[in-house]
Amino acid sequence: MLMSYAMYSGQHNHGMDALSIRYLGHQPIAIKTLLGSGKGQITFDRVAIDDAVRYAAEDADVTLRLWQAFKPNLHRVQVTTVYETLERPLVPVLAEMEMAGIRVDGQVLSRMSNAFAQKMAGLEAEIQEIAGEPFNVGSPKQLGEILFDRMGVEGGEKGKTGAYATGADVLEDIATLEDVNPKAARLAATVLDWRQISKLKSTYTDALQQAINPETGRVHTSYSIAGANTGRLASTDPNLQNIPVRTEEGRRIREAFVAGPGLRLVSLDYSQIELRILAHVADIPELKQAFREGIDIHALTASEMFGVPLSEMTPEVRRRAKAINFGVIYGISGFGLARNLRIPRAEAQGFIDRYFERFPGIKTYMDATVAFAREKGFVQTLFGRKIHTPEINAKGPTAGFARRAAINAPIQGAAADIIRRAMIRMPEATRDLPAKMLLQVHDELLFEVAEGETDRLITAAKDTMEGAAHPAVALRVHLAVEAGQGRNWAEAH
DNA sequence: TAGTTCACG
DNA sequence: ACGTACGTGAACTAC
Repeated sequence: MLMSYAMYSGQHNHGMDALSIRYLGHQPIAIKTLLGSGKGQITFDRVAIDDAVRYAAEDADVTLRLWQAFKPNLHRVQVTTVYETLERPLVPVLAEMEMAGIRVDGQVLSRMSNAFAQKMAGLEAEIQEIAGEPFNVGSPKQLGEILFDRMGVEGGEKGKTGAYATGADVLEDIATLEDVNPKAARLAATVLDWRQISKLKSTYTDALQQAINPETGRVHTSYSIAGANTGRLASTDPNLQNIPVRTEEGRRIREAFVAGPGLRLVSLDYSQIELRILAHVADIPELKQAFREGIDIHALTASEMFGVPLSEMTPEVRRRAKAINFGVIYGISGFGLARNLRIPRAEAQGFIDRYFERFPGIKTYMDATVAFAREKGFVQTLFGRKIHTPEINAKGPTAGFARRAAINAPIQGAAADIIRRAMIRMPEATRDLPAKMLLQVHDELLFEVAEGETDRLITAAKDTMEGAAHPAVALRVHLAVEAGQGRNWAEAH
């Protein structure tokens, strides 16, 4: 059995300790007393066996006693079915995935780290040259002072700490000022390049090398089954749910995630699952029809909103509609859409108004969801998962956050429920296949399978994913799953 | 340890 | 008038 980093460092049961104190009136043995802390800290495999036994036995005992304490509550708040169908059976599935791990080629990562280091050194020299003085490029505070105080860029906004904001959106704006402030524009553009490489190196190519288990040659993440409020999983130590994919340079990191000898990686991901869920729960005829007919959903939205025939759709109009579709899922606001599309707020609000005019059922659904949350203090997914909304009746800016979260939760949560159902059925659905499920990335499952069995795996896993809502929920929209395969994750995607 | 930034869906 | 896209985790700086 593999020992996770969380176990080594004793970070896995702080939540349980608090529950034990609160509900059982019992302070469990603190892991710190066994491992020590600071320089002399040891790992769990070095703990004296008697101490380890006492600790582990108490851990199991507290778990049982907490279960006994909580079981009546499950029934009282009507989440027994959710617990028994979406939570408990997922635990062994996640355990298998964590133990399986995924093979990562450390040499590939090492070569990339070296290349990144060279590139960063060059960019750093360029940055110091433009700035006219040496400074820590990784310090947003120092960068802000140089751009806004020394180089005279206007419109700097300071955050809570009094430092100028220098996030990517700010730097991108400055980078367009070639005519007004060419030096600052070049500096901002170069820092953006440096930041991207720096991120890839520190968070991925460097950190992942450290995460390779020397015994397995594989990286073993930990999944939190209760990590996210909406029912999504969370992945930690390392997080394998945020491996780069959006940029070409970032995507190459996925080339280091490889299949074992004689094996292939297969990736299956739900296509537009959240918009499909929205089409179902809000019961929008046009959206349901578009999914039924396999029409490009963003193009359809654009066509409906802007009156452009599908045959005359342009990429720019489609891009706007896509941002609106995403915005709707997130509990759209004029401000947020304006910022995302970089258009005036009034214009963004106009888009939203037109969207709701064209799809009145969406507005009705959103209002009903918020009203439900206000009255009950929670919202629910199609599968009965409850997401609590304690701030929904708050005043001030908090109200806006709570409102948007309440709108998003049933949609994001239902998608999470569906992929959980697929994962729970997957061992049975693939029992005759030499395949292992390795990773879940919210709407994607990644498998490792014997060469020559990829087609059979894709058929079985795809069917399982596409049928995962049934029979609990009769979705009025079909679910579509796209599949890919390759020697590494970049190829498989 | 808080704040900032940025990687993903 | 205010301040906002939803959900996460990790690295880094600066206090």
